Amino acid sequence: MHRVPSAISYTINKLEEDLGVELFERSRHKAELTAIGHLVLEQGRKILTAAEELTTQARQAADGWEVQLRICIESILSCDAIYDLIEEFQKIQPKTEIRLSEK
Amino acid sequence: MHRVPSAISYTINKLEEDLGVELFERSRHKAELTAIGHLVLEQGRKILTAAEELTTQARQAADGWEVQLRICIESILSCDAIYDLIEEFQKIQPKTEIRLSEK
DNA sequence: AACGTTTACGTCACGCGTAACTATT
DNA sequence: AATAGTTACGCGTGACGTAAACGTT
Repeated sequence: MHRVPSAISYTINKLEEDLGVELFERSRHKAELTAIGHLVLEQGRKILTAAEELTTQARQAADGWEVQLRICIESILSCDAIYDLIEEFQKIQPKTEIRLSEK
Repeated sequence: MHRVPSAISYTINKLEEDLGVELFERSRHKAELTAIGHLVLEQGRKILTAAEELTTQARQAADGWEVQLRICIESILSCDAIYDLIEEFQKIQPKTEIRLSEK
């Protein structure tokens, strides 16, 4: 997955052209991200992460497991049993996200 | 942007293969989305929307406008002037999202 | 027969790497 | 001289459309 400089240059130029937006400040020697460049980078990373999470979620679900497990308990009292259960569950299915909320 | 059936078939197959997940139930004549297929479709749409929003945000920002404008006002009293201002602002820059919060 | 989908195949564009070049420190 | 970036160029592959085949209703 290592990309050679010219490939990066090409990709950046194309992206800038497609967007019609300057992503890098090239007045100096070392090119630096513009303000918009930072915006695109940050948000772009979030989008990529979301995409990656989606693929892992899809694959997990294909294995027959739910993606999330939302547990809502009424009382704060005697949660110990539940914590134990969660612990046990995580051992056999560590990939499933558990969201625990009280009240 | 219209894609021919075979192109769609190709794309779907590749996606399923890359994910290692069945997205369509093909036992019947008309192919139908599996449960995971629905998940991928819904989440995928969200991701695409986010990507599109990012490009419009980038282009807007390039035009010299902030993407969001967050206004926080102290008192609930006499907000009318602000509402008028917002109304005026929206006329000249309808693309900028305004988030108004009180207290 | 009509519809929905897949398979086979040829084509073209796009993204990449190699290599050479330019400019800044 | 070394570093950072771009430009020129050729190549491979991957996504597409055309066309044909297949299976279901």
